[in-house]
Amino acid sequence: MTPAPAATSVDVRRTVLDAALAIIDTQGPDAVSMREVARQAGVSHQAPYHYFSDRAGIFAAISEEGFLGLTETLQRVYSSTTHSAGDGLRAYVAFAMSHRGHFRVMFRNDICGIATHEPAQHAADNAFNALLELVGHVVEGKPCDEDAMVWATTLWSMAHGVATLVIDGPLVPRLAKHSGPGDVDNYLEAVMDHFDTMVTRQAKSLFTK
Amino acid sequence: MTPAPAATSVDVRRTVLDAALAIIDTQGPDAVSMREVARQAGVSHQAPYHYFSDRAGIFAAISEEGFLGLTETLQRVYSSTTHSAGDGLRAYVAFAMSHRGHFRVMFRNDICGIATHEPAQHAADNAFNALLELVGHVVEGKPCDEDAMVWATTLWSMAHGVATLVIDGPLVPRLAKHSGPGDVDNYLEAVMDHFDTMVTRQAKSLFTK
DNA sequence: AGATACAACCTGACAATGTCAAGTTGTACG
DNA sequence: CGTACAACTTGACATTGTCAGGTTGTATCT
Repeated sequence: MTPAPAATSVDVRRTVLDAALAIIDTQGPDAVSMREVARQAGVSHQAPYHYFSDRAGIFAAISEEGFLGLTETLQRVYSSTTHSAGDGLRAYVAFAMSHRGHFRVMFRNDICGIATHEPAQHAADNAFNALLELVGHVVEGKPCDEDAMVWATTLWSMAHGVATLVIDGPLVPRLAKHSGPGDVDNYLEAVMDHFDTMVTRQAKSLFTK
Repeated sequence: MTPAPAATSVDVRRTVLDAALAIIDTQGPDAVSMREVARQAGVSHQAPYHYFSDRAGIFAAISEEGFLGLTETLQRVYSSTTHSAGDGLRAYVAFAMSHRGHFRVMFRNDICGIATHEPAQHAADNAFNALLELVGHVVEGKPCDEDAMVWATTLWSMAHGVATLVIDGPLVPRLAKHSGPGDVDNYLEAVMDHFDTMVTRQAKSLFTK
């Protein structure tokens, strides 16, 4: 009988990850240092190497977590009774904003070396498949595979564009300048509505064509 | 008479910038090191500090260059005799792909500290104004300021989404898996066409509403 | 012509970082 | 009781960003 196999072991891994995420949240991925996360986790500067091959390994693990969460988010959208393309967009952006630490890393191939980390790669593939599935639910008329890919890329680009501009780009500061700071949410909602209308119209026209 | 005021001085600055851009192109911004760019420029490890306040200063200068180029690109679109929203999208993405070094830095507030570097900030403002101008040319019906902002954000998000997914994201590898590697360009063109159709339709409906 | 000033560098030093190498401790099992 | 291995630790090294302090060369003022 294994008496709780070293409860600390998993904790250290989790703590390291959380420390990294906290730093990414506030200062961006570049500010993450192996030694700082170890320090915040209360372990020696080499302990993280037991769980992650190197710095990129931490980012890869975060990336994997992120894609798992994103997949779940997308699945929740098309599993709900009512859903539209706009719901997908909103869910994507909401995910990015509430998991900005993960989101900042997920699409940064340069730092997380996702190509060399199979679990992360697999999680990313699943997320994309969830997106394709969502497209099938949202776009009426059952587009062929080629069209589905184009649709998926289109929706993905829209959502990703808004998300990245909001998270790291100059969009929010600019909006705050043009209007009151509290209006940003309303404004984003207007943009999403705009997207929603466009996509819905386009999807319908394709169906009745 | 000033006998060509130290022709090397401007060269060092330019060489440092180019070295940084080359590294960003191939390895991403994180791989840029003050000492490495100095080495590639053939100067001491402190020489770059004469032209840039610090590492972020180099990125800020690159960001400024990028926004200047982007502004010019957008202006060229609405200055041409025929132009559509799709032309704007294509130009944006083409700019990102042909200046990926600049593009990778321009929207990374975390590393280039654009807020503290007025020239870069100003260049970014100009780029956004060029975008607003382009929206006015593309969207018929002269939308009011609020609508113009929503339109600008929409178009910007679309273009930015495609660009970032192509430059750093998993889009190109994924496409290469699904189809032949040479088809990527055609595929991107299909996505852009899709965007173009959607935007045009939406703009028309708004006009005749 | 000589002193002054300043731009455009360079050399040296420091703390902090990523990572390799080599311990150390505890628990598990034969 | 010994062996094995997971979960760490301590030590060392090259590399990094950046501060401090030279060292040139040219320009300008007196």
